[in-house]
Amino acid sequence: MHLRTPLDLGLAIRQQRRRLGLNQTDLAGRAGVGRQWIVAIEQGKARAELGLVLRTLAALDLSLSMDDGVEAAGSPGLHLEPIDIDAIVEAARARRP
Amino acid sequence: MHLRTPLDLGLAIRQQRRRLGLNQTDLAGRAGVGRQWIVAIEQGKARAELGLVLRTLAALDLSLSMDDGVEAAGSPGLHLEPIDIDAIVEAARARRP
DNA sequence: CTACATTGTCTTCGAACGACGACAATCGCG
DNA sequence: CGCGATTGTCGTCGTTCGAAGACAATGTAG
Repeated sequence: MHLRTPLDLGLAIRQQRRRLGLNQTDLAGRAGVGRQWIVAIEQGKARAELGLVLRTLAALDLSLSMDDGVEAAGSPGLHLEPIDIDAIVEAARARRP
Repeated sequence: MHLRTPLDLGLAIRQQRRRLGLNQTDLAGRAGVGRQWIVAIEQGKARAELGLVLRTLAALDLSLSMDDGVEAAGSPGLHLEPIDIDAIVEAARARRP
């Protein structure tokens, strides 16, 4: 998932939080921040403190990586990973009752 | 490049800045921040403002992406995200000659 | 080595932070 | 639908922010 804006980040945080079945208070406890901070960051708060952002990501088992924009723009096909359709179909079947 | 701490980020910013042949004043101008802010972020300032961080990365043609840490740990496949099978199959068909 | 360029550090000041408590609004389940 | 759970918003307060200017310390090229 590509991050361009604070709102991108906030939405990603919310998505992962819900995926993990946590509420905002749970996550706040894990990250060592106040609940209102979680509310604010999920809404795209641009002036949030970087260190707290990184801590919150760690609390959600998310990791950030950085890519040189030139590389990403320069190789249209070589960065696609082979797709294992069978494994994906199997996983999807396992998810459906 | 994996980012865990504000210092990781700051060192990455400095590295890219030097790679692009910019000094701190140049980068500050591009990112719309003061030079001292660049000094501080490069040294790993944890309380820096997220929005300014993202702007600085954009000024350096760097992009951030986020990965689910569980996937990154190399689990075999049962942690795949909820998936739109039809979209994946379509994309795979488009890839096959 | 010297001179210039670059980076690092300090001060000031109005704005905003994050934590905490509390109430309002919305959501989701039975 | 009702009700409890969750999210959103507001106010307060001590702390820190970032911009701007300026000087110190370090780096680099000739």
